[in-house]
Amino acid sequence: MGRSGDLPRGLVERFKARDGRWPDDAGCSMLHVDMDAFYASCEIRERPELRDRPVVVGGVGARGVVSAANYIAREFGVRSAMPTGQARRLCPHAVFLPPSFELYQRVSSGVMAIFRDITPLVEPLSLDEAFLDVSGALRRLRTTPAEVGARIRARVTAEFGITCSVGVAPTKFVAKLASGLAKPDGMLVVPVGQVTEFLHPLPVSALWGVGKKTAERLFDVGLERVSDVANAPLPRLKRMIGVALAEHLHALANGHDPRAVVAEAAEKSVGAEETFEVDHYDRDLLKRELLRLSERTAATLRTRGLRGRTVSIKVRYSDFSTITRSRTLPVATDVTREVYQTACKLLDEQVPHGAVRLIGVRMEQLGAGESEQLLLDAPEQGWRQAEQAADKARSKFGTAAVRPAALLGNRPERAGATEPKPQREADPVE
DNA sequence: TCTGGGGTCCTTATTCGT
DNA sequence: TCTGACGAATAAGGACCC
Repeated sequence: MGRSGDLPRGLVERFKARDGRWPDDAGCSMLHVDMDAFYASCEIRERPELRDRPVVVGGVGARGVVSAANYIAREFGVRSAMPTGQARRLCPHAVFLPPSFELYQRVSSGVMAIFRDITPLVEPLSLDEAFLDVSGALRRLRTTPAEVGARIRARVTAEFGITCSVGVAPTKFVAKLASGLAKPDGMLVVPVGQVTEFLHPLPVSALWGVGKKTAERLFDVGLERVSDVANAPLPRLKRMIGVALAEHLHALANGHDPRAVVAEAAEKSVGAEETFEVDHYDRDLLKRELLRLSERTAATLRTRGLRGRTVSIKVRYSDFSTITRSRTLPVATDVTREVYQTACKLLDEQVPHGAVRLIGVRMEQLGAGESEQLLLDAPEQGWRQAEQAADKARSKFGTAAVRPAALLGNRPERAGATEPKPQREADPVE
């Protein structure tokens, strides 16, 4: 979602079906499938009475932002990433819902299963979109890419009652742009011979990797369209925006994108963060939040059979300035206690006092857990086993079933009020 | 208008071992 | 023993994506 709105609509007609016939799709084995207003569509599927109303999904608190809005809400100017308060002003009669990720996860798994029915070469990018390499499937099913796209769209709607859009093209980047331009509930086919024709009129912001900042820099030197970037001398581009980005954009702008579909990408980091309803100065309170976030992060590592070596914390102050501090451990871990203690040290030793609006914990340098260092981290084995038992209890009886003692009671930031300080900062996991 | 939460990747600086 | 060059690892920040 998001950036396709900037793109010239008139361009798309020639890549749609005309009189039931699609443009030439020979060699277009890359499909990008993108659910339309996914979170909102999932909510409406559960509550059909919302179908004709504007629906906005996102944080409903004072500092929430919009995650998804259905097309009725978009007519009022509501967009994703917009502060919820602003969305309320634009569309006061909309239904505002907090996200229910378990629901989206469930629908997403079902939709991805449809894709995998067609080809094993499926690369999910998020809950609501994926690339499919259908070159093998074409031979097996004796069909064409456009036909596969149409079949997927029909199945998703029939089985899940939501719509999706599909881009069919020779490369990932072009397929993704095409699905964006096909929205909502449409499909575009960009023939091999017409990639340049398709790309060049688009604004530079359409290029993958060009956000607000880079678009401004390109604009400042007169590069406004993809064709401008394609024709710009590469050395000049490198000086302006750096070697890697310049090479990447120059290639994309000229229709080159050799990236293959990667069905199983290893995760690089796992983390959790939280924005408070009101800013907090109190270090004890920040530490209790670090414990909660460490617990979430380590539990994620344990469920996925991973361990991380680098603990990183993030602190955002009231003026939105953000710092990160990290420490690499001698041995990778998935133990809450170790993550939490390292996070606290980083907070104590390296984070200046101030009004904090967000705090986060992340684990990096991930690797598979198990076996390798049973001897090295023997003292931690007991903690790990205890935490694994707690994980089990939680999955059986709910997240509230087992919590560190320090987390019992109200969540201060949810209450939005000052709460009594703990008598003393004892190590809360002990 | 006032900015979420989950991530990835890139750049730059610093440190450390050889 | 001192010094410099170099590469790898680490750390921090920023831009970007959905």
